[in-house]
Amino acid sequence: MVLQKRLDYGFNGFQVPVTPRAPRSARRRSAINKRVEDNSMGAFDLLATVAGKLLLEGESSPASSHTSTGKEKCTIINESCSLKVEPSDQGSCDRKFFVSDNISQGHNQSCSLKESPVHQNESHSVMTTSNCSERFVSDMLVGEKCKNEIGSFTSKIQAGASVYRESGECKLDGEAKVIVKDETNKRGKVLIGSGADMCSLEDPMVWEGEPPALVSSDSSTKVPVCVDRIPQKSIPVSRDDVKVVSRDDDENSSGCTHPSTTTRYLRTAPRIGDRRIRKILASKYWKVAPKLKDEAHSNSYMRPIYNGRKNGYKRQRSQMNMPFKKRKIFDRSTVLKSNGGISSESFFDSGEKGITGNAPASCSKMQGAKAISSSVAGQHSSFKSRNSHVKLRIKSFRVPELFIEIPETATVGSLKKTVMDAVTAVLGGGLCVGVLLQGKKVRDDTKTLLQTGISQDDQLDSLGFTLEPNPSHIPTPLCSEDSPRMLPCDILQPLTRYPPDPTSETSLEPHMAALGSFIESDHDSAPSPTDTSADKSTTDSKALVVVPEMSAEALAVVPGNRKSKRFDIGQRRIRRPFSVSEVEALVQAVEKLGTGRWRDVKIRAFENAKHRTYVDLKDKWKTLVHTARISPQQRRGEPVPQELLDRVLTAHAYWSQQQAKQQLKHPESCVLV
DNA sequence: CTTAGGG
DNA sequence: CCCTAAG
Repeated sequence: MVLQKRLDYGFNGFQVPVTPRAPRSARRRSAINKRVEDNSMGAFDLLATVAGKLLLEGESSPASSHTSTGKEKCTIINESCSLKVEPSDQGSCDRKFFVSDNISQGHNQSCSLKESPVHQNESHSVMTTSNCSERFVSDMLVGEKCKNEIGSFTSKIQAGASVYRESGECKLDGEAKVIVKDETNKRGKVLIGSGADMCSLEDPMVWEGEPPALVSSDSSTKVPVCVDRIPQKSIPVSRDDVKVVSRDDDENSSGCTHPSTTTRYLRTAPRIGDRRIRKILASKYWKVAPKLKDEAHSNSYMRPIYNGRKNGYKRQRSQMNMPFKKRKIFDRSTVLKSNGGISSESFFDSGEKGITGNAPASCSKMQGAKAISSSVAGQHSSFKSRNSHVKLRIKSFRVPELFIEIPETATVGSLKKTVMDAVTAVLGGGLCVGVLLQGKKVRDDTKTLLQTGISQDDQLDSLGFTLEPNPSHIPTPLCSEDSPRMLPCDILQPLTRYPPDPTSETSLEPHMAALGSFIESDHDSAPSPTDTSADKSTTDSKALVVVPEMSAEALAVVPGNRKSKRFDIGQRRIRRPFSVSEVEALVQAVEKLGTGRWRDVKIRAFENAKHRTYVDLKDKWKTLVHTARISPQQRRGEPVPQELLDRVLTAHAYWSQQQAKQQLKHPESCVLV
């Protein structure tokens, strides 16, 4: 029973700076450039480059924030509740992004759409020019096709001359540049300036391959076609809504026992510990797909998947020992600076009726909103540099719609954090990058930029990138020893869907009512492993829960990874001393289950303490035993009641004996109790 | 993925 | 807490 009133916020999308945080030296410009080897690279390489960029941005980030205390650099605007994710310039801020109001974005505002609660399950696409002078809103097909495109967001990309103006252009937003060599095309279209005053000198289109079926001038027709071509199953999820309930206090985490608001995603398998996720994400190297001759004829939108997950666990610090192969890959995604400039413009407008871009989210309750992230494409200008590189600058990406539910009594700080978590979860999770050319999705990753026409000056105008929920849940193409296998998105596993059941909001309750488990935060009054009180879950003001959406279309899109994985990347977990109550629970569980069944212990007593993995419990037991054996004077930290330590020794002795007995009886078989 | 142990 | 070998 939820006693607290909640405020629901539906965020259709966030504009996310591509480069949340550039090196100090480069931060001023906030631009990051990427250089891609040559023109022969396949489209996938381009994707990997772009996507890799995104991931890389987050990896070096010092982790953050579980214990964030709402100091995030965020601001909330009253009326529209429009939030914007922006790169954080604050040195002390660990985060890459921060949420702030988007109201001030004048140019964006002009593009915003009015809210329209109705037809929320329809998806639309909006195309705008940088100055928003144009706006195309076209209804996209509703239904299957529509779903496919849902959740994707497009970045606006513009290629421009190296002479782009730094002023007035790239202020807050980070930018990413993609530089691709293009040996053949010398003809150039130069885009000067940015935003409203950008202009370009066009060249006649010259297609090497098949010309695009669309006319770039008319966006209204572009989009539908684009959608049309999206494989039905490529994006199994129709929305990115996430309902998050956060604690109503700001969580000035006392010590480490109050992990603070944490987002919990349905898709999460209880058994999967943070650790694994973190590890997977830790491997931030995007492997650029090798030439895939075999797949050359495939039309499918390909994406790489990898076999060995173990390889993906490699952490940053392991890089030095990384095989050359890996390092090479890593190097390849290394960000290079470029003096070349380009202009682009951020895209913020969303096609979503109602919840949109700027004034979006509206403070209104978005209950059951079927908001669907719309795909946004932008106008692009291009420029061909002499060195035959195609230079692109991606100013920003939009994050798919988020759905947040938070208690009325929550503090602004916690709201910020909640949003932050949701956003970072999306960012940190698996995202696919899609390439749009002339509004058409380029699915054949094996084609070269040249072949697809991406390297064509004219085409650069209509080149766009989209970030889409990764259908595979796999934290996107990460480093792997094995060569990536390319598989069409179509056959990838769809994300777990939320039950269509409108009452599903309560379906999560069971998760919260674990046997005397610790709910995310530990309290001194923590329950003993035996008192199974379901009441605890009812108090959802304590923990974060992702509440499923009502509509059948409402699907969990937030990439499987919970909370801000990105920040965890490469980061050692924060130390969280076990509280006495936790020790109590541990001891009790071990007394019952014995040593050697840590997973069971975890499930039994720490089911909801997500930060405690069974390995942690095992380690803790180990230290407990050690602690119990040493003199009280030598012990450190919060003193553990001698009574508990005695039980530890007793239990340890008992189970050790049991184990020994089993060994004698069945030396071969495993120990079962 | 789990365990078990060393670091 | 991390990392890894083993199963």
